[in-house]
Amino acid sequence: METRQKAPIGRPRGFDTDEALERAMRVFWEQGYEGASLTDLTSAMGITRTSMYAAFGNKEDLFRKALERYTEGPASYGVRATREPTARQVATAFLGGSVRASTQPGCPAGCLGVQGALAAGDPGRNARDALVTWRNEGIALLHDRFRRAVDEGDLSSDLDPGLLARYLMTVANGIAVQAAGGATREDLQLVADMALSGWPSP
Amino acid sequence: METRQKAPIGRPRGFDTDEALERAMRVFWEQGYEGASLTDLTSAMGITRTSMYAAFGNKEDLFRKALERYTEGPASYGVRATREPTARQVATAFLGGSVRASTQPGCPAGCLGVQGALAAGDPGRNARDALVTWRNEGIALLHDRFRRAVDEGDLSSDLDPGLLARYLMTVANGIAVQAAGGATREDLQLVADMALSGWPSP
DNA sequence: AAACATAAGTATCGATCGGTACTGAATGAC
DNA sequence: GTCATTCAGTACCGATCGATACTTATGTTT
Repeated sequence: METRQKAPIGRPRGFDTDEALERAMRVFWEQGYEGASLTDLTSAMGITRTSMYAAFGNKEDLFRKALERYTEGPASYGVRATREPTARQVATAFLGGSVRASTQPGCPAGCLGVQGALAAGDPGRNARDALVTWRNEGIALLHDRFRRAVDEGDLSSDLDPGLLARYLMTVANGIAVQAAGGATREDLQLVADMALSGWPSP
Repeated sequence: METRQKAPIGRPRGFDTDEALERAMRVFWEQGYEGASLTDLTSAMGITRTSMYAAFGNKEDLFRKALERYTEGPASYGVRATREPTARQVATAFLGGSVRASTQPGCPAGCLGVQGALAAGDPGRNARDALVTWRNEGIALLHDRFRRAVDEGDLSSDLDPGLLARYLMTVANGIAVQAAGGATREDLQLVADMALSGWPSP
């Protein structure tokens, strides 16, 4: 049985979905889920409401897809950090990546995973919960990595890998809040360095 | 000339403004500025829209007054911490207070000064800016205190009091984000302890 | 008592919210 | 060509947004 690969029937889409999603992501990043209206979103995406609903579902689905794109784009420093050879290098890369992503020129200040929907009314509850899950997944990723570090003898077995993971995420979240308030990359890198000065030595 | 002290002319107010403001503060704290509708607010306050506008101005004014009340209430640990005798004790009290305030049973999780309006659309810009200012004032308070600690020889003059202040605020902000996501008081106190382990000794 | 001042309640304002029929345009299958 | 299928645009939906006239109620002052 051959599966037809290309040339779907019907009128072809007149815009680039990736490009549109990228722009939607930035609007959510800058204004938050509740602060971003469909008018804001679609005008930034360069498409009509109808096209948005056809291509992405609804506002909530669009937000989820924007968050996925954010994870694989601006927030990709997270998984990348876990590939560093030692726990200390993981921590350093994670906080450094967080500082850079939160203060990237040309992008909104802060972190979509924090300011996208930290507190919300009823209509934004699902978006808020999605971000809670997102942040917890980040902690889980670091937790797994530090458990491995303990197994490998890279971290003392006295240490709690879960605490180390939560500590890093907490500092990264704080960095995002400060960045959203206008703190500079230099300021925040110094903060990150200081946060790492408490890291357990070898 | 005698100034009449009591019994203002006209029909007396039928509700307690402090009580109403307290309830409004909690709604903003839980749902954020944009997520809190006037219906949410006034029904929690137990008054009508008209009474709210007469007593507080408008939604933005109400938010500012709720923030003031928050500063003097749940967030009063801030100024209290600066009265501790040593810089280390200030830092310990500040982070400990932040953990307790962000995980206070019977209150919304997190911090109004963070989740009240971290990112917003046009209508919430002023609220967002008010919180940026609020957080910066917190940093300034700590900054002044640590400058004094340097003067008093309590902190080495090699250290940057501004950095120490921003570091503490950053960690406190991260704690607030984590609390908003459901992290427990115990978890966050351990995080705070770890953040303090990097504090410059004597 | 009458006159006056303020609060509370009702009913609503125009604007905007997220979401959707409905209509015409553009393509592939036949 | 003709038909089927999908996309794009207009115009609009009911609901809700923050905010306000306007009326009624409840006090003090005289």
